Amino acid sequence: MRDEILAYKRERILEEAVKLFYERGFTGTTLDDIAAELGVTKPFIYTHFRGKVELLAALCKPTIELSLDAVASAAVGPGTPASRLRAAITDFTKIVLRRQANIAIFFREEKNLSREALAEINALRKQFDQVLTEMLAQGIASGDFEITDPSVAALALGGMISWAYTWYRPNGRLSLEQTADHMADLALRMAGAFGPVPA
Amino acid sequence: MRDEILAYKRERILEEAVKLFYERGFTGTTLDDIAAELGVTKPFIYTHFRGKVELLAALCKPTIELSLDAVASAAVGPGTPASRLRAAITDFTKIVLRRQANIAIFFREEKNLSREALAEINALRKQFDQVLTEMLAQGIASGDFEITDPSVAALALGGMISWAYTWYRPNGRLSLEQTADHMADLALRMAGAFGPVPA
DNA sequence: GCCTCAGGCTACTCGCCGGTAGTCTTTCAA
DNA sequence: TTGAAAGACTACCGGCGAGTAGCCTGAGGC
Repeated sequence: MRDEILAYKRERILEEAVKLFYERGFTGTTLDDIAAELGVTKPFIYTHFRGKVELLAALCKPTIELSLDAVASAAVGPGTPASRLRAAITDFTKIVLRRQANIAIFFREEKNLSREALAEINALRKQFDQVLTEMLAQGIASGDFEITDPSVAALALGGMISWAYTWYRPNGRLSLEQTADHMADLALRMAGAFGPVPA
Repeated sequence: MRDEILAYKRERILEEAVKLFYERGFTGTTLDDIAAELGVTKPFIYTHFRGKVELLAALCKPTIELSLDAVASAAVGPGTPASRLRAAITDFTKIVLRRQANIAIFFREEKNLSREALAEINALRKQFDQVLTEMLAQGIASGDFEITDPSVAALALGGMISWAYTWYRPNGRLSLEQTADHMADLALRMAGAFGPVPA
């Protein structure tokens, strides 16, 4: 019970921090701002986090982990290379869109992370690219995909999706699911998953 | 002559600012740092720029303008929709890679721009997306492309390329030109420029 | 009723950095 | 040779915000 309340307080702090960092930027937000939004004072935050920079890491890392998990699960899932890629892309897109603010904060505020936290996260990102590259390579080997350079294609795919944090609007023309489907269609086409390209 | 020297000084300041903002972030760089790197002092910078924020805008805006110009020129150029798209993508990719630092700074430090500068730049970005969307729409109309939603495809394309600022390394495996060609190949495939997709 | 302690707050410090006022030097024209 | 102005520097200010020391309060056990 006590631990649950502690965890809840942590969550609320992070929630408000995400909102403000997203709107005003990391350096544009003071700990007093976050505290005020929560109806508490700054020292309250210090009982749950070591400092502002730790807050930032606590926002970023789980979201990157989630992204990696999504593609890693899809990679070992059932189905054809094409259906696995579709699953990976839709799942990843949904995470990017649901965690839009966290993703945006990470890419904007990378330079404000501690050396260690950044190293950890970059290791995850590297894995992410490797898993995606490997998925594409398998599809090439099985003849399902046609791609010249799977590493570059993985980076292009990753970028196409990640970038959605800059333009997606929760109440815009397309729903989250529609957007994810579109992305998967584009991704499969990019992978040449619809048969060989005519000369 | 006097004006040339003035312009040169401005350029040097911007050059050093780009380097430091890229490496350490906008708030992680002080004007004293920039001045020290140039072998001058802070007031020197103030004789050429109104302040730190103006420096930032002066770094970002021309690069975005260049990007817009590249696709806008390609859009009205000669050739088929496919060859025009290829030209647009390769030219845009080259700008992103050559101006990697400026692009990175813009996307990271958006929140530090003045309201006015940001509005101007965002107007350019909107135009960029419109031009790209229109190029795709023309290709659809002429039967050269096959795309469900040209707006989304334009955003996906723009993202795929822009993202390269996060991973491209000037002395990496692929040269700038090779990377641009890869991107164009992927883009054309995404646009369905190689004939209809089999059922 | 008193003691304890957890949890939060008040009230500070301190360093940093953007921006500026005013001075010094160098150059050039008359 | 001097006056003036451009151009850069020295030396400063002032605010801001991360982080902290120490106090206060209220709840629960005895």
